[in-house]
Amino acid sequence: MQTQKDNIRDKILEVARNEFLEKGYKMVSMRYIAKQSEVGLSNIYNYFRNKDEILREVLNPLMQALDHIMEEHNKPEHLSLEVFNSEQLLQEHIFLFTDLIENYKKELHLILYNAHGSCYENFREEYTNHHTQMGYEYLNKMKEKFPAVNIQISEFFIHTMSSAWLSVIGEIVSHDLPKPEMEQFFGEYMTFCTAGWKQLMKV
Amino acid sequence: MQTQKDNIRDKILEVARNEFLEKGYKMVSMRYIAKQSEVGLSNIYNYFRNKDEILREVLNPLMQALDHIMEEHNKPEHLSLEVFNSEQLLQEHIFLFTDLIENYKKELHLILYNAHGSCYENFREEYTNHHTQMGYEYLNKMKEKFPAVNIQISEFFIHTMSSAWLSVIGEIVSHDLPKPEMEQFFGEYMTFCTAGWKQLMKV
Amino acid sequence: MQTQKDNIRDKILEVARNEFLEKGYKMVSMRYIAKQSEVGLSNIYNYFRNKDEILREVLNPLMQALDHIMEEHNKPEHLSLEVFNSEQLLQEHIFLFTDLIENYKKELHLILYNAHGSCYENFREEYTNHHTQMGYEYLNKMKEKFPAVNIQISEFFIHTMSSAWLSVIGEIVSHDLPKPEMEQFFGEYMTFCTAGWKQLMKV
Amino acid sequence: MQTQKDNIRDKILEVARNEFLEKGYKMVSMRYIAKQSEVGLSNIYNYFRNKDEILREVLNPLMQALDHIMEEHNKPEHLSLEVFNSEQLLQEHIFLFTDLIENYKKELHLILYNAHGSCYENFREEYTNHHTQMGYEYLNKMKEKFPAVNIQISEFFIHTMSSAWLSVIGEIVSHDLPKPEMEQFFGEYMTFCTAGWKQLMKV
DNA sequence: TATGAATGAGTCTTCATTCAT
DNA sequence: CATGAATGAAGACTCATTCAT
Repeated sequence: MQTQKDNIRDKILEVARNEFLEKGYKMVSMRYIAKQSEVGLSNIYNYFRNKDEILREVLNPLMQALDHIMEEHNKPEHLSLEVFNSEQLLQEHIFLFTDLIENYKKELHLILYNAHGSCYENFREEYTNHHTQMGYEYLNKMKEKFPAVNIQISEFFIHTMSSAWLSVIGEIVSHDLPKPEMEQFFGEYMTFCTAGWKQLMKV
Repeated sequence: MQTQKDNIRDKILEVARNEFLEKGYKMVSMRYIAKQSEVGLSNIYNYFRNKDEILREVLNPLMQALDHIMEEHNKPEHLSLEVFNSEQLLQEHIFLFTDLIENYKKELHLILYNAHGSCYENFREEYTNHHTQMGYEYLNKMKEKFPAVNIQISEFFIHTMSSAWLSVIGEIVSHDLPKPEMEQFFGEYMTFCTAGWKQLMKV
Repeated sequence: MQTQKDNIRDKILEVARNEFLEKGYKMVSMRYIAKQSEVGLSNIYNYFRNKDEILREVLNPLMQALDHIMEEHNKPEHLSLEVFNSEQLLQEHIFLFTDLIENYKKELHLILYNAHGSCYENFREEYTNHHTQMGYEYLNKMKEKFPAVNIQISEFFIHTMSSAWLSVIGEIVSHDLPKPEMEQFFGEYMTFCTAGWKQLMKV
Repeated sequence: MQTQKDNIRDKILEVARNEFLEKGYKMVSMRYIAKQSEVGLSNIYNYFRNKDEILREVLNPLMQALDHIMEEHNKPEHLSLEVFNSEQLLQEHIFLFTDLIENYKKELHLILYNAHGSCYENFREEYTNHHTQMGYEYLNKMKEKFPAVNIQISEFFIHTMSSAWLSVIGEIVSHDLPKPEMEQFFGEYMTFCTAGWKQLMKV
């Protein structure tokens, strides 16, 4: 017998992941997950409290990776900017997310587009807020170090940039953009944004 | 007591609009709309063919406004660029959308965030594609007029900018941004994007 | 204005007849009849007590024609058989029904196949019973006149022949059999049945 | 208290069978079946995909029996007619159907009279066509073997005989005819039809 | 007469979750 | 651990009929 004890849990998760991704959280019923994973419907509840928990488990690796990125960004050494360069923030960001996208394409698509009805249905908004706050703090740090810099930028603009960034991620995973195109795109994106930020910050 | 025809129709529409906005198309049941608008459930079907039609009716003014914007953009005089200026496209765009947002805040929020399960569930994607195509054509027109311009820009980048633009709209209506803040923001946004495009197009 | 007062009633009836025929009594809603006949839904109830009454009205001519046939059959002169001939009963029957079919093709189809849910849903059964009784009486009359005739025929057989006769009618109207084919068929049918009856009655 | 699986399934089927028979497929609601079989409405859907499937299950044995009869008829040995006798076809037919009726009285009634709205609503027509085709082929085989035989018989006549045959079946099951009466009847029926066919085929 | 609005019970079906074994 | 059975509320939508004007 190939499938043993804990494999059941994994099978459920795998099926759920694929089905959630394809059809969206709301459109996949527990019945269907049970059938696809060849597990008794009610048995699922021995492994997961409820449907939502399955999604949480499915998205757990992604969430941890996102937390990891956050931590990286908040490390003090990243804040000591020896040379002022708005490019740096972007560069880092992009670098961190390139891997993320590579590893969690499916999960990202799921959480960005198909989590309606779950506990992650507001993920986009929440993450954008988080991201905005980080950007805001970064700007302030910058101002401290380089007082000449203009940071008379509305919080909403930063918020919007954060939101747009999620859109970018979303589009990449949506279109399953191959790595070369992705890198070309990120080049363009960086050129675009760096010029934009420099202009805004009047550097 | 028989209420005048249009009162009830409007009441249903208003209730639906608010409820759809708040909870999303899928999560609002006909039963609930009926209860909320104090109309017999089956009576709703004397006014609307089905749930989807209510949404369509709610979003009809917005859709027409969007069509109007499209037409404006496709008018030939908009394509004859006397002075090369990537700012122009943006300026126009923003100008057209400022009104749109002012008039259709709720509807925009509804179609962008809460139309899952309805005939508009792919609106974001469809509109983005439309927008992308328009941007692409614009670039080619530019190249014809000003051969020095660089248009070696991936289609995906344009697509992403279109998507990001919808995110911007979404954030504005989401946060119910007051007009002054909106105008400040658009100033920043234009500064940012203009610098970005100029850099990319190597002008 | 072409359509006046009583034409409304007729229009409703015409629409109902066609729709009932095409889709069956149950599948045609009052709403639809109203829409098709360009009459307000509730106005229909000024002309007809209910849906069933519309059907009754539609089928009224047919029912009267059937009654007429009955009467013809019960006239005493038809019972005085100068020459014994089982062909005679059939001949008459067929003759009477040929016209009926010609005039009430649609109505016959309706009452035989599409009256489910109406007051005529048991028409087939009821008419068969009637027909059976007539056949039975005829046989007895025969026996009185020609004691040599065998009438040791189960009532059920007569019943079945009556039922089969309705099937025949049903098939003819179902297939909209043109008159020449109909006459050929009736020829075959008579040959077949006459031989059958003669054999059974041991004449 | 948990009843054994099959008990409930069977109970639902039995209730459905009886109710369908009595009131017709369309007029029996799932709610009613649930109430009658003392099963939660939604629980029914743990046993059957939908209403139609219940009917299919109910009629499954009958359908298989009918298929079986078809196969019997198509066996080559049945086509080699050693002695010409139109009686043979009938005899066989009747023999096969006697059992069928005995075993599937209720189901036959259901499919013939009360399947409106289900996947079997055209059964009568479909079976008649099938039957007609079989009859037609039989006649041709006859002609090959016995060229003297007249087969200038309209297809419609055969069709009608097939239809009438279903009527006969219908009447038998409708009246719940006891076996002795049934056998007497079939005797009469055979006498009648044999004489008829012989006359028609000019033998 | 004519109408649009209203009614209320009805249709089949789906869902996530829990129960009893 | 595992299961099939059970639950109860909810989903959109339809219907013949009646009401008020």
